[in-house]
Amino acid sequence: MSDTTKARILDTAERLFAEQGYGATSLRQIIGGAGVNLAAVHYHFGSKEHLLEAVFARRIERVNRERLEMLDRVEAAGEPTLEQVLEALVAPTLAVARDPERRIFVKIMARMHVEEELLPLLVNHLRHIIPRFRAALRRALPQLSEVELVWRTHFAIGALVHTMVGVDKLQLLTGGQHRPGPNEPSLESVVNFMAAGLRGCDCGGRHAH
Amino acid sequence: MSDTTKARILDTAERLFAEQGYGATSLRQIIGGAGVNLAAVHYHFGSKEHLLEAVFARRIERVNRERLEMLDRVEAAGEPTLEQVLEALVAPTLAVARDPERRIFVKIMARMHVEEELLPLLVNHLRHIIPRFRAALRRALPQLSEVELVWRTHFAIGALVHTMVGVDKLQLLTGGQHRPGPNEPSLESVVNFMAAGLRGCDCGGRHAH
DNA sequence: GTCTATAAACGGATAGAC
DNA sequence: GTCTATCCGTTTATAGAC
Repeated sequence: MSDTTKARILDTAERLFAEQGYGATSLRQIIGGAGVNLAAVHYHFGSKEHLLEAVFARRIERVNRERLEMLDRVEAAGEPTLEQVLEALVAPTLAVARDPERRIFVKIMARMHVEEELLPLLVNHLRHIIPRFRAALRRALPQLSEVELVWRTHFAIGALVHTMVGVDKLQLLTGGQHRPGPNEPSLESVVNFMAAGLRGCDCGGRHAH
Repeated sequence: MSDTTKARILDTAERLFAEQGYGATSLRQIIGGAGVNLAAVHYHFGSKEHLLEAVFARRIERVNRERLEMLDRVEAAGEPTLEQVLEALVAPTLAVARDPERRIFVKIMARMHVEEELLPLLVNHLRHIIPRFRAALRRALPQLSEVELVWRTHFAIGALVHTMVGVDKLQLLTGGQHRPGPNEPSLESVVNFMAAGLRGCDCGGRHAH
C-alpha cells in the first residue's frame, strides 16, 4: 500500500468495493480504513462515483493493454487459433488474480459484469477492445451463425467472470474440500473450457432431444 | 402484482433489489414503489435483511423443486446423459426468465452468485441440491479428475449465471445489434455449451502450448 | 394490521481555516 | 493538500395510538 493520501484512498476503496459492493460501501468506511480525512476524498476525486471510476480505471487499463498486445502478437504471426485468441483475453485477467497487489481487483471486474448499475462504466472501458476480439472470434469460428456466435461468446464470458469470483465461493459450494490459498485454475483449464463450448462439438455425448 | 400489503412489498423489493442491488436499495424506495407504510415492512418482515431472505425464498424454492423433480425423473429412467443432468439444472432457470411474473428474479439469482455478501444466503438455499447434482455430474463424467471436474463445473455455472444477466447487457456489448424483447437463448444452446466445456473435447482445434 | 411520530445513527457533500 | 466543523437529507428501526 502506497503512503500518499490519494493512493491510500484508492487502495482502501478498491478493497471495500470488492468485498461489499459500491452501493453498500460508504465514504466513511473508506476514510476509516485509509486513515485519511473525508474532505480529502472530495478534494482528490470529487465524488464517490468519480472515486469508483478512478479505482476501476487504475487497474483495467493495464489489463486491456496486455490483452491487445497479446492479440496483436498472435495475429502478426498469421491467422491465430481459437485458443490463442482466448488466451489473449484470459491470461491478463488471471495475471491480476495471481498478483498479490492486484488480486482483489478481480472481484470488482466480476461485479461489473453482473451489477447492472455498474455496467455503463464497464462498457466504457471495454468499448475499444470488444470489436477487436469479436472480429478475431468470428474469423476463428467461421462456421457459426451470427446469433449462435453471440450467445456462445456470452456463455464463454460468463465462464471467465465466474472464474474471477474465485476460490472463496468454490470452498463454500464444495463444502470446504478445496485447499485455501492461491488456488486458481490454470490458464489452460479456462481456455480449453471456453474453446470447447464455443466450438460446440458434441463428440462423446448425445443430446436427448 | 398482488394487492395485499405483504405481497406488494415483496414484489417491489424484488424489482429494486434486482435493478439496484441489495445494498443500494433503501426501504424508503421500496415503500414508495409499493405504496405502503414503512412500519409495515418491519411488521411483516422484521428487518431489511429478513426481507431479502423472504424475497429470495419465495422464488428459489420452486426452482429447486423443479430441478430435483427433473433430475429424479431422468435418473429413474436409467443412467442419465450429461445433457439430461444439465437440463435439470438449467431448464427451471430459463423457465423463470420466460415467465413475465418471475422474469426479474433471475437478476437476483445472478447477483447472488457474484456479490460475496449475498453468498451465504444463496448457499443456504442451494445446500440440499448441490450434492445431488455433484454426484450426477461425477457419474456422467467418470474420466475427469476431481479437481478438473470441480473447476469445469465452476466454469459451467458461470456460463449459466451469465445467461441470467441477460439480454440487456448483450445489447450494450454488441452495440445494439440484438433485437429488444424476449430474446433468451434456447435451452439447447446453453446446455450444449456447458456439456461441450465439461467434456473438454478438443476436436477441431489444437492448443498452442 | 396499519398508521404517525420519532429516535438515533449515517449518508454524501461543502465552506473555510491553516 | 489537509484539516475541523457542519449542512442537510436519508437511513434502519421502534414506540405507541388507532
